[in-house]
Amino acid sequence: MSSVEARNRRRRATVKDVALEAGVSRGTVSRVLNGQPYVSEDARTAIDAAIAKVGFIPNRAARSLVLQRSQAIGLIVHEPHSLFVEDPNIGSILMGANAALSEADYQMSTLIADTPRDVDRLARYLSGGLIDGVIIVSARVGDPITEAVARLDLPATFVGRPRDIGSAASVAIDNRDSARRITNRLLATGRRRVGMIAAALDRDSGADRLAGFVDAVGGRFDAELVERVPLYSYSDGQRGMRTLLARCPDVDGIFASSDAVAAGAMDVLQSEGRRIPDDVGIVGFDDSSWAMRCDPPLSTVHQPATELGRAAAESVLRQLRGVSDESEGRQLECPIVWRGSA
Amino acid sequence: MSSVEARNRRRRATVKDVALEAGVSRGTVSRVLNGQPYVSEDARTAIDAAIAKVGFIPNRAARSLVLQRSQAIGLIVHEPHSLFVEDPNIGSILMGANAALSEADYQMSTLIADTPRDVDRLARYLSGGLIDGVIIVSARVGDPITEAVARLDLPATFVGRPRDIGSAASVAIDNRDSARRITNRLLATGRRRVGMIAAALDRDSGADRLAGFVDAVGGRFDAELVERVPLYSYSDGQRGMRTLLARCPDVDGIFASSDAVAAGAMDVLQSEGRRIPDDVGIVGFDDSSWAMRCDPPLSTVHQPATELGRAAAESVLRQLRGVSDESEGRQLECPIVWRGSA
DNA sequence: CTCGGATCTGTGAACGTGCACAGATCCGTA
DNA sequence: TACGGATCTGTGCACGTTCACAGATCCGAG
Repeated sequence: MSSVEARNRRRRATVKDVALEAGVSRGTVSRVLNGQPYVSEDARTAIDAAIAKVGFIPNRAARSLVLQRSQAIGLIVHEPHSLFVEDPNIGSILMGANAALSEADYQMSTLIADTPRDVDRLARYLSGGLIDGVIIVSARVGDPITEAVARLDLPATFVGRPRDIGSAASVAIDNRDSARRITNRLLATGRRRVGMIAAALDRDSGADRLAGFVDAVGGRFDAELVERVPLYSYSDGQRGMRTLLARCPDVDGIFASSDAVAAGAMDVLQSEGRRIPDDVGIVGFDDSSWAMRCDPPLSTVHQPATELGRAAAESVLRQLRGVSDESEGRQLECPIVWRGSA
Repeated sequence: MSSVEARNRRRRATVKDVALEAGVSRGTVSRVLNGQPYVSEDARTAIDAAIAKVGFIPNRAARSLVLQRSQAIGLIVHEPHSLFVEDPNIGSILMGANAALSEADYQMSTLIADTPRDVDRLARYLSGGLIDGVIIVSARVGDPITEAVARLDLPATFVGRPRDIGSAASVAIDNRDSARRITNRLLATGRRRVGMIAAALDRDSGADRLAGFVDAVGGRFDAELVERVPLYSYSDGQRGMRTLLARCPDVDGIFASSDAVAAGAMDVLQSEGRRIPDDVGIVGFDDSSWAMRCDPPLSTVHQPATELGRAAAESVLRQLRGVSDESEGRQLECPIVWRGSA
């Protein structure tokens, strides 16, 4: 009958079908599937042929159920809408993590948490046993996702290091030290009045970059030279620069919290007639696509985003294998890229 | 023994545990879990309490196995590295799709296919029964992922419409019509020598945008005024503009294949001393963050990226419910955003 | 020829859930 | 009281895989 036919057509081949086709038992098929020893050459070739013939593909749900693991790890991006779209690093982090996981034959599954509803569903999903571990990008302090992951004891590694994650594994850059180093470099060009456009102070990265700046200027610190803006954005860079320039017309050096901020600041400086780097030197942070687009090209701190993703993935894989969890968190070097803007 | 204790501590609560705790059977627990009728008020409250007490969370692998569905849909991004990082629309597509799926209580899982190895693993993953349907972003002609999805008969919807997908569902914009409309608008400002920097002609979107341009200029078409470049990028915009300007110094209007291309072209034009829009009018495509960043801000075609994601998600959900698959593909409107650059 | 180990194979149980079915209880009506 | 229907509950099987175990065969050494 046609309904039976339809059902047969739909029905996916199982190990049983392969066994029947090859004239052996399920156990033997399972052994060749998992590359185990103790299977005769005859059986092996018969089974390989049968697999090809019936078009067998293992059912991952059944496999996960019995093995209690899924060979998939989640990459959780917990960002409000706008940031996910604009963050210059996130794409590279994804690619780096994907590359490392791919080499270990793990499937990476990127999970987005945008609304509170997403967070709930995601927490349930993670508890469902379809994910062996997670990489968490840009968690915030007090983040409900962070709590959910802690409750289940999933292997997890954070990219970036919010202050409340305790001894969890993390891979991060040292924002403070990097900010200090590039500010020192800017100071070394002989500037006397170096200011900062400090963005995103509600995030650890933003606060740390400001702290590094303060470290570097040391005794010469002048609060007037720091302008605070909410976001790592081009337009906040413009706004910040206008205010700072009005307050301190004698400024001759700028450390911007991000490349986008620097680009905005540069445009304002140039339309006010300041020459870069002659009148004002400016440096940024990220080494994103903005940096090369500036004229002159921007000197900046290179964020090893691809490597961050890769290192985070490797950390999760180590935890999965039960090797040391290297609790205290790893920090990656951020080379300074010196171009023409300072 | 401590090992037993450890095992107990790890072991996740199951329906059986809940049933034991509540003093009922597995069947009754299952009924309340799935909101079925015919369960007494007493049993219901006892079970709710038991679920909370033992911290029960359903195992999704077991559920998928018996139900033959997973309540998860995959969003496949098949892009070489650089494009994923730079594509201005992809983030918005993700967010739009995620929002729609979230409302239907589906988990979205973004899957990246970068290397050929990724493609293989992804195809196996998709066959594994852990994914009920897929949204495919930026597939290419002859794409192996496209073939893999066709082989399994997973519900699938494409964002964008490669020519070889036959009657599969898709959600796309009309690149040709949009290009025609914005070119007409540019022509209507009184330009006599309107050229195009045509990027990515190996992609459908690139080829269609050129076709729309040709449609619009009609009889006035002059092949010299079209410069072809490989990528939708800022630097290809610069390169293309330099070549075009050298060949046709009298050009007074430019349609660039993308905003990034337009931005590159604008910088070259301005450093050659051409005033925008007085000497040369320029328009782009995408309405990405580049557009507002230009000075003057760029007139461009708005891509409804969020809506594309949402519509694709809804299409997959409809297929899952068995409703009409609306085979021929849907097209979304692209409003023209007129700013100062033309 | 017998024994023991290595090699190969099949069978049953388990993973955690949903569903069909059968059985039990309750209540209103004839 | 007896009956039929509605309501509620428990049990066994199925989903597709892996694994432990037991049984079968082979081969070389004593």
